[in-house]
Amino acid sequence: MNKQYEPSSIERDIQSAWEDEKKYQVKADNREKFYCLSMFPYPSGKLHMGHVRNYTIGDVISRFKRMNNFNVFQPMGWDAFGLPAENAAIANKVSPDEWTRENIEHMKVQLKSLGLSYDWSKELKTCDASYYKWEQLIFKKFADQGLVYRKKAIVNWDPVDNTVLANEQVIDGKGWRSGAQIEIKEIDQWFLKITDYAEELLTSLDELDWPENVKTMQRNWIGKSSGAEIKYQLENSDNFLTAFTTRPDTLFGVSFVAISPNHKISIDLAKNNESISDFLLQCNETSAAEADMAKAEKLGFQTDLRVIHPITKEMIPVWIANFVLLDYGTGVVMGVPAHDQRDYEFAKKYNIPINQVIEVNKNNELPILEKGKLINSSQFNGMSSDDAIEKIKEHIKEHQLGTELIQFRLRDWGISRQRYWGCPIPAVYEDGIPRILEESELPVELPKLKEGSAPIPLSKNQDFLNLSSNVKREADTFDTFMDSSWYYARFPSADNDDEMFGEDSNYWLPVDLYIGGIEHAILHLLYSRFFHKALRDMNMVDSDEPFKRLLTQGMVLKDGAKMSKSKGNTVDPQSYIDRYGADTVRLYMMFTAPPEQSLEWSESSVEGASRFLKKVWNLAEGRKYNEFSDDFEFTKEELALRRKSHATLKKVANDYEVRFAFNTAIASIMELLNFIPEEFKTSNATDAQKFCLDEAIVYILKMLSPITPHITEYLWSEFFIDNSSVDSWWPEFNEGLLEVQEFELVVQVNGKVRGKTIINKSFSEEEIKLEVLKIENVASTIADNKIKKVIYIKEKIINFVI
RNA sequence: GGGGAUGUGGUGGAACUGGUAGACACGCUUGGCUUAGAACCAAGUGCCGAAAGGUGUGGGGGUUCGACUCCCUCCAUCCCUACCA
Repeated sequence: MNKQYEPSSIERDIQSAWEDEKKYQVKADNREKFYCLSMFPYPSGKLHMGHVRNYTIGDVISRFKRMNNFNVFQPMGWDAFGLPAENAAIANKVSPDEWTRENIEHMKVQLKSLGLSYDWSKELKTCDASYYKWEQLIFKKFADQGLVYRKKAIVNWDPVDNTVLANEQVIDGKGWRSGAQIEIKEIDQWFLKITDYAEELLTSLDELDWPENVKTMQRNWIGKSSGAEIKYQLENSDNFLTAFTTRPDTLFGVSFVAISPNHKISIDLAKNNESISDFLLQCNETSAAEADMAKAEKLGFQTDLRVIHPITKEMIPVWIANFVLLDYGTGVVMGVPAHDQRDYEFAKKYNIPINQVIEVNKNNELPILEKGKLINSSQFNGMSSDDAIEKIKEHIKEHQLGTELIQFRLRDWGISRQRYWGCPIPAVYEDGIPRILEESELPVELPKLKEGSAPIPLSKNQDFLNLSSNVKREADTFDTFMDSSWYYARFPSADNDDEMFGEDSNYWLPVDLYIGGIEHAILHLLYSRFFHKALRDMNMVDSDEPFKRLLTQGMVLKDGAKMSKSKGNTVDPQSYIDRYGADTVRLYMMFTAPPEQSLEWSESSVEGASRFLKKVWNLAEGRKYNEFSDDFEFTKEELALRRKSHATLKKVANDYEVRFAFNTAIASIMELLNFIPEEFKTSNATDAQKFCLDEAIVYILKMLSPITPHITEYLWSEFFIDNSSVDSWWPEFNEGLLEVQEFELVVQVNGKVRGKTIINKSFSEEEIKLEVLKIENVASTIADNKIKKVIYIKEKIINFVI
């Protein structure tokens, strides 16, 4: 053994060499391009294990692609606006700007120490005006396309702090700082018409090379459903309440109609009725988050209003119910207790009649949610649900009682946030009338804060707000999802101040592989897809989808729980990088679980990764490549090693490229290393043995280099005298070497393994059968029993059924 | 409440298309080396059993010659739920 493996100095030297030669700065060329993007981080201050995992995955794939002669672009930047900066500012009296920029500097050093092959010349920060000025322009362009409008929307209101709270700032219905019972409040906000793209967002999912579960989540989120809008005339009035239903076949079972507490009618009724206004206040004592609303007790209040059933003309009571959402459809639902779980529970609680109108064969316990045969439905009796849906739709259309309708669950995107640390919404109010600013009036820069002062919302910043006596600026900032909805397109042009998307964006888009946490499966990815399609329709990008392929990684857990500061179970990656080196941390991250799965952090496994790299070091360090040609007469043992080397190469390439299964790739490289016979490593080894060992070492270094680029580069440069880089090419395996004359056959009796044997490939099925019946254990198990059936699966298994 | 996942030894995980369950590691046990330890090396290691053998992939049921894999059902955990990012 010559030298000791000392990762820190090796990694430092190699990283600075990369930096000096600008190795990962790329330009368009005539190779095939590969844009590999990992979700950019929120600069929280320190890198956490989730980042390390995410970015190592992206880097491994980028490096593998580069070795396979792709022109690879892998950028990195900062999702720099957001709530934590404001919280930190309040807690520590630092400006969000200062805090964020310091965090970025620190995290950048950490990322660099991991040896990630980023093109830092295209770094971007969403909090820079050079970035968000384009975002303001996109907003203006969206407005020109008719994709922007204003409407009221509900927010969490903290009546003590007099501020709007994010959902995560509401804990058990109370404001996290004030502890006050929060209220739902409606305020005017800007919206983007993502629903204009609902149909395309749904259908084009089919062509994406994305994980099926993510596509399913998006499909369900968009939630296309066909049904009917049915009009219920209010008693003694010309007005109607309109309710959407996917089950017009249950129309005869309607026994109440429920409206949202925020519905105009509810609010009007409350004006002259104290118990209704009390009830509405009660309904508003909940967080605006869907999960909280769904968990809240179902509350109802029966009004004096009644509506007329469109067919039976019976009078139906109108209730106000807290489970009816205003932003959802029409804010009115028709209650069919016999055939809807929630309506059933509501009717039971308030003694509302439950009228069964659907019958099924097996079970007639209410509520019956599935389709069946109609009963108690006058002329529609006896029809199947599916027929009745069509007939009832026809009937209501004919009698102008409603319309057939395709409805989406997807709602328009409210983008107004009542916060300081975000991109100012480029609008003004002239005598109270909103106007989106023209391109020539942009950008609207976020006003700087005095050092050491807590952030004040723009709504209280009079210098910023008041342009003249009758012209005020918009005080809200954009949802930070706006910032991350188009950054992937900006990256290639990040250093271009004259164009939003220059030629570089054209060349690199779309993203070939996007890697990030599964928690972004819906919102971020859907918003980005919407942006991309809207940009495409303005000829600003020329593809239909932003991310061709998607890899969603699972979370890093400790003690079975998500690492979080509040649980006190965080593990700081930096201390491990310092102690073991980046290569070990990267190797551990890739070895210990497949990317999609959540990963349980374990200290001792890091030791294992480190141990393996030491073995690789001890194998290759100090050795020089022998310039042999391969015209040896190989022994069986030598051939076996060669076969193992080539088989491993084949498997690893497939694991990297197709399966993203880095853990099994590493496992097979470990197997190869373990497979090398000891005598091949000694000085007495024959030339043929040296040749086989050299081949194995070349492959091991090559295969490991995407994961552990530093140690492999160092060993490679010692192994070869020719100054080439370990990552300059990917080897090709020899298919011919993989062919074997024999295979191992598993012999089963009644599905239980009773023996294994080596069979020559030239044997026929009949010969194999005779051969395996000679195996003692097989013969004794079958004994005198009659063989009823023989199942032979080629070169795998033979099963005797007795 | 709704949507999406996951569940395999003491631990992380493997088994890719219904065909040998537990690859590869960690840990542990025994032995070697060592004044001792660390490191390293060798052997062993799902469970029950002395062995033969039996049994085993969250629980229960089903399909099949054969099920971690497909179907039904139940349980547990995690992610998202439109203002955390």
